[in-house]
Amino acid sequence: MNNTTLKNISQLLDLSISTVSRALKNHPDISEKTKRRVMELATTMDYEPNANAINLRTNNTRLFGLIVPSISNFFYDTFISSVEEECRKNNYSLMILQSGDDPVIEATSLKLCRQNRVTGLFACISSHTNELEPYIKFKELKIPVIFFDKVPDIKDCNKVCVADAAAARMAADAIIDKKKKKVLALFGSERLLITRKRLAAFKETISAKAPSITVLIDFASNATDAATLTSKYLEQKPDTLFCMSDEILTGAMKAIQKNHLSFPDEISIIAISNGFIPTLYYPEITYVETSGNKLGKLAFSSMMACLEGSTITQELTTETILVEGGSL
Amino acid sequence: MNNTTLKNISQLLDLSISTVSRALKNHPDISEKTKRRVMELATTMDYEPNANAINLRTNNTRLFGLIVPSISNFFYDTFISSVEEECRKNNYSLMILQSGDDPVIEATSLKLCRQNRVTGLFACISSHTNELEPYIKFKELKIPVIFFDKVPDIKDCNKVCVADAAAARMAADAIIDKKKKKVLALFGSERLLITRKRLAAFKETISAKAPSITVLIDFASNATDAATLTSKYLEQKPDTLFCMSDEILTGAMKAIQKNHLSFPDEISIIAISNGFIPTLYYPEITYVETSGNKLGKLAFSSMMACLEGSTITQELTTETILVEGGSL
DNA sequence: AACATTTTCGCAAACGTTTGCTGTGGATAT
DNA sequence: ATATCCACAGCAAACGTTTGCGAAAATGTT
Repeated sequence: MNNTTLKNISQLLDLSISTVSRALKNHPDISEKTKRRVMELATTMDYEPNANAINLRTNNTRLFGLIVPSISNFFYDTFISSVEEECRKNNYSLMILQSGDDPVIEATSLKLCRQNRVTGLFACISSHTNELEPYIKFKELKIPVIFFDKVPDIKDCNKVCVADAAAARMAADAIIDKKKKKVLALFGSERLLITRKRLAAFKETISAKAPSITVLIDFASNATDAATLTSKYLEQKPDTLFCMSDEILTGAMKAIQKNHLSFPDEISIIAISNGFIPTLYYPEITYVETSGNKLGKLAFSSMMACLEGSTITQELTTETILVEGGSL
Repeated sequence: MNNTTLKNISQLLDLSISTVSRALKNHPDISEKTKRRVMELATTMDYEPNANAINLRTNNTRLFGLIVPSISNFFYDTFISSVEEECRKNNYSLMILQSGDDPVIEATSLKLCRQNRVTGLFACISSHTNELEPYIKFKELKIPVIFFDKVPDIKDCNKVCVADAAAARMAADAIIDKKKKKVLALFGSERLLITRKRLAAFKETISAKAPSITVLIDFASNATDAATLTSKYLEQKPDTLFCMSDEILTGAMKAIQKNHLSFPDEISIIAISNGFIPTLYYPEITYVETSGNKLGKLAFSSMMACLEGSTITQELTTETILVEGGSL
C-alpha cells in the first residue's frame, strides 16, 4: 500500500488539492463542513504529510545537524540527549553524526548536513580539524552554527563551553578550603586546549591563594595511563587527588582500589565530572559539575537566539557547581 | 547567499538542467568536455544536491529512524553508536528519537518517521506500549521495522535481542564451575520481560546442575535499591554476588565498598554487562557480555536483509561471551 | 552523395506540497 | 434594481530534482 497524498484525498472527495491542503491546516477560507469531511477522510486514510515535499516547497526543513566525535561518551551522550529533547519540544528534528574525531568524516558529515538543508548546526570539531572553510560556508548560507565543547579558535562564531577555568578554580578552592597540603593533580592530554585551560586555572588559583601547597602534576592520555601514574605518585603520599575529567577519574580510582586506600581517610578525592561516575563509588566522589545536559540546553537556546535574528556572536559557558560527595 | 541549483549551473553554462544533472552523475550520454565544464563549475560554486528534491523525485530517502527510550544509557548509547556508524558506511542517514519510555512520545516519534518517509525503522518499544497498531502501519507500507532489545510479544516481526537466557545460563555455569555455595542473585524490576527471562534461565541452570547451591534472590528497581538490598543480604554471608545488569551492578558495588569487602577474597562477583562498568573496579568484574555494539551491527544487517527482499521474520540474538575480570 | 548510426543534448512530466490570485455564487446594502 | 461584499473553492506556478523520449549534430558506411 502506498502513502496517501493530498491528491488522493481530493479525488475521493471531489475537491481540489488546494482545498484539501487548506482544510487540513484549518484555513479560514474553507467551510466547516468541508473541513470536517476532509479531516475525517484524512485520519481514516492515515494521511501523513510528506516532509520532503513540504521542505522543498517551503524551503525550510526544521532539521538540525549535530556533529560529535562519539555518541557513546560520558559527556556527549547527555549533551545529545538534552539537545534531542529540546528539539522535540520545539518541533525540530535532529540528525546526529559521529565524526570519530576524524576530520575526513567530519567533512563528509558537513556535506550531508548541507545536502539535507539543515536549518542549523551543532558542531564539536575534531581535535585535528584545521580546515574551518566548510564552516564559513555555513555562515555564507546564513545557517547558524553553534560550536560546543571543542570549539575553534576564531572570533566571530557562536560557542558554548563548559566553564573550564572556573571549574578548575572551584576545585582548587575546595582543596584550599580543606587545608590540604599535598595534591596529586592529574590532567588529560597536554595537547588538548581543555587541559591547558584547566591546568592554568588550577595552578594559578593554588599559587595565588595557597602557595604553600605542594602540587604534583602529571598528564595521562587515557584511563589506564591515569591508573599507572596514580600508583606511581601514591608513593609520595599525597593527601589529595584531583582528577581533571571522568576518564582520568576512572583510571585513578582503579589505582586507589588496587592500593586499598580508603577515602577520604587516607586520601581525599575531588574531580571535575559530568556527574555519573562519581556516584559509582562509596563514599561518592566530590566533584565540580560540568553538565552535558546543561550545555545541551544552552546550545539549543543559543541556536534559537540565532534563528530569531540575533546577530551577536559570543562564547557562552555553563555555570559550574560543586557537588559534595564524601570524598573530600 | 543562496544554495546553488542545477538551474543556476545550467544557465551559466548555457546548458539544459537535464544535461547538467547527467553530467554530474557521469552519465554516458554526456561528452567528456561538458562533463568537465559542469563538474568544474559545480565545485567552484560549491554545489550540493538538495536531498529533499531528490527524495521527493525518487521516492527514496536513504533515511532510517531509530526510536529508543534514552540516548544516555549504558547500553543504548553503544547500540546507537554502532548503528550510526553502519549507516554512514552504507550511505544512509539516521534520525534518532528518544521516547523517554513514554508511549505518547513514542507515538508522535513514529508519526515523524512516517512524515519523513524513512526507508526503515529501528525501534525499542516503551515498557508500557500496548498499542502496536502504528507499527503494523509500517508493515502495510512495506517499511521494514527491526525491533531491538525490548521487543513486542508478537510473531511475524523482526527482532534482535541480547541472548538473555543464554547470558544468565553462562553466568550460572561460571558460578557452578567455581564451586560456589551461596549466591546472592540480584535482578531488575520483576515486571520486565528481560528480568523474567534471565531469572528463569539462571534458576533453571543452578537447580539442574548444582541444586545444592543456596540462592538468595531479590529484585531491585534501581541502583539505590540494589545497594540497600545488597547491604541487607550481606549479613547472610553469601560467597558470590550475581548482578543481572549494569545498573544493578553499580548499586551492589557501592554496598560492597561501603562494607569494605574485598573481592574476590571475601566475596566473588559476576554480572551481565555491556562491558564498561566492570572495568571501573579493581580487580575488574567478571561479566557475561551483552554488547550494544554487537546488537547494533546485528540490527543493521537484519535491516539490510529486509531491504534486499528477505521476507522471513525472525528473532536474532547476539552471541554472548564470558569476559574474565578478577572478581570471580 | 546519400543514408545509417552514434553521440550528445534538450523537452517536459512527475514527485507532493504551498500559496497568490482568480472566480463563483449568494447575501446584503443602497 | 444594481452595486458591493463575503464566503468558499479552484487554477496554476513554484520548490529542485530525475528520467523517458525525441531531436539535432556529428560520425561512419556504402
